[in-house]
Amino acid sequence: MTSRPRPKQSRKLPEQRRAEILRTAARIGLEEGLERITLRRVADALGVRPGLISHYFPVADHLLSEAFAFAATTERGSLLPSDEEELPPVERLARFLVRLTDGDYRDLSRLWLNARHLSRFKDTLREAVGAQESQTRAELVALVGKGVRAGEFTTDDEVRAALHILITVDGLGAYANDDAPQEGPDYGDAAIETAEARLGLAPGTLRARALPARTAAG
Amino acid sequence: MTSRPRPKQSRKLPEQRRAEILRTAARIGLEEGLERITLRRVADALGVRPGLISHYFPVADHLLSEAFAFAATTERGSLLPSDEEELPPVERLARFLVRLTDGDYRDLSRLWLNARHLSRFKDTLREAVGAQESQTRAELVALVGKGVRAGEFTTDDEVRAALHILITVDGLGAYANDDAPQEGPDYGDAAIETAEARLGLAPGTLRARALPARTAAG
DNA sequence: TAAGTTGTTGGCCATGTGCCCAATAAAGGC
DNA sequence: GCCTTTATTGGGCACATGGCCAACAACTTA
Repeated sequence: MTSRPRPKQSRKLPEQRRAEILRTAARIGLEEGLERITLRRVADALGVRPGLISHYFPVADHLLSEAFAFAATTERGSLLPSDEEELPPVERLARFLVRLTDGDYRDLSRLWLNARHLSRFKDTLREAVGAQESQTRAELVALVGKGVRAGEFTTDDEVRAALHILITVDGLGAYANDDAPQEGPDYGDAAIETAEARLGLAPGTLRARALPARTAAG
Repeated sequence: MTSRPRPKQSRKLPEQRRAEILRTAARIGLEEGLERITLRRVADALGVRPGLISHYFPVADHLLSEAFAFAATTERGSLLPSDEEELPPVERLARFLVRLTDGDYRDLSRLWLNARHLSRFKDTLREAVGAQESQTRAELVALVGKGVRAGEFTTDDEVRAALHILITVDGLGAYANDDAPQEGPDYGDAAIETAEARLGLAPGTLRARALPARTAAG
């Protein structure tokens, strides 16, 4: 009856193991919070010993910041995918904002809230947050600029318009941990409306353009 | 040589001691972060033993949430004082937003960021955050409504306008822990501009009205 | 002045954290 | 085949946290 369910040690290639650790830590940070990314928690999730995590990330804070960067990058890619289809900027922006508003991105908002607060105490995380913010800003500024040049958006200041949209997104994200209020109006569409106002779009445009127009072909 | 610098015990009235603890905890939370509100940290600041803090707050999380509520209420009072002078709503709103933008309220933004994140894990804090949010919203909605009735503001939806201003404020607050960027534009006036746009005020009105008009009187 | 109430202390325990180090075992080079 | 490298383990240390509890002492009351 000597069942040998698993070998005592399963040795893996360093890069593979490191990536595995990073992926797991990112998931934990996203789902349970960045402060739950501990050596023991990550090790448990992978079925290894805590010392192994230390072996790949001698400084625990580095694992934390790298895991945040990984999670943020992945989620941003899901929210604002690369423009391979050459979609019209309105449509890309519409999908971005409508997904963020309606979709299941509460974990992402929580992650950003988490990271922005925790970066108060952890320097490397603060750098990672800054880098991710720069990246997001750059992508949105580029998108707005493209839309302006395409004649789809109208604004006197592309950068400020993009920043204003992001400020609204981050403002809504601040409430990600709130209990759902039984009374009182929510204003979940604030980012969408801000975008329409700042980019010279008619109210309702973004929601209408969020889904591919299949009415004719359907 | 028997110097008796301090009595071993300085017994205080319960309410007085409790208020002292709360005030100290609020200051620590505001300056150092809510997670620094520990039994030992508060006890050290007061020169007493940790057990005494437990005596007044048997559940440490209750001290945390009460300290946050205390700090948030105090700071809100400083930022948006009660309307004893019967100031015009434009002026009250102007002072509120300009103080928040220019003044030394970074600690306050950090506190809110801190509380909103930490409320993910701590139920009583989440309730306190919700209550403080309701209070702030109610006061701003009232202010906007007063301004509309006074003919100073123009909006089709007072509540949404107020909420939009707060969302912008909270969005800017999300960056409270960021390093000051050497390059790139900041958009610190976003809340002021949002308010002017949503309330039908000419750009620049709020900054102009923030200070008492002393030009005539010299 | 004596007794009682309770604010306050000192100490301990269980838990969780990052980090360090020697021992072990799996993989690759010769 | 052996030998070297290193991925992985197991154990431990120092520190911080919240909470519990008995003893002490300041103040009130009789």
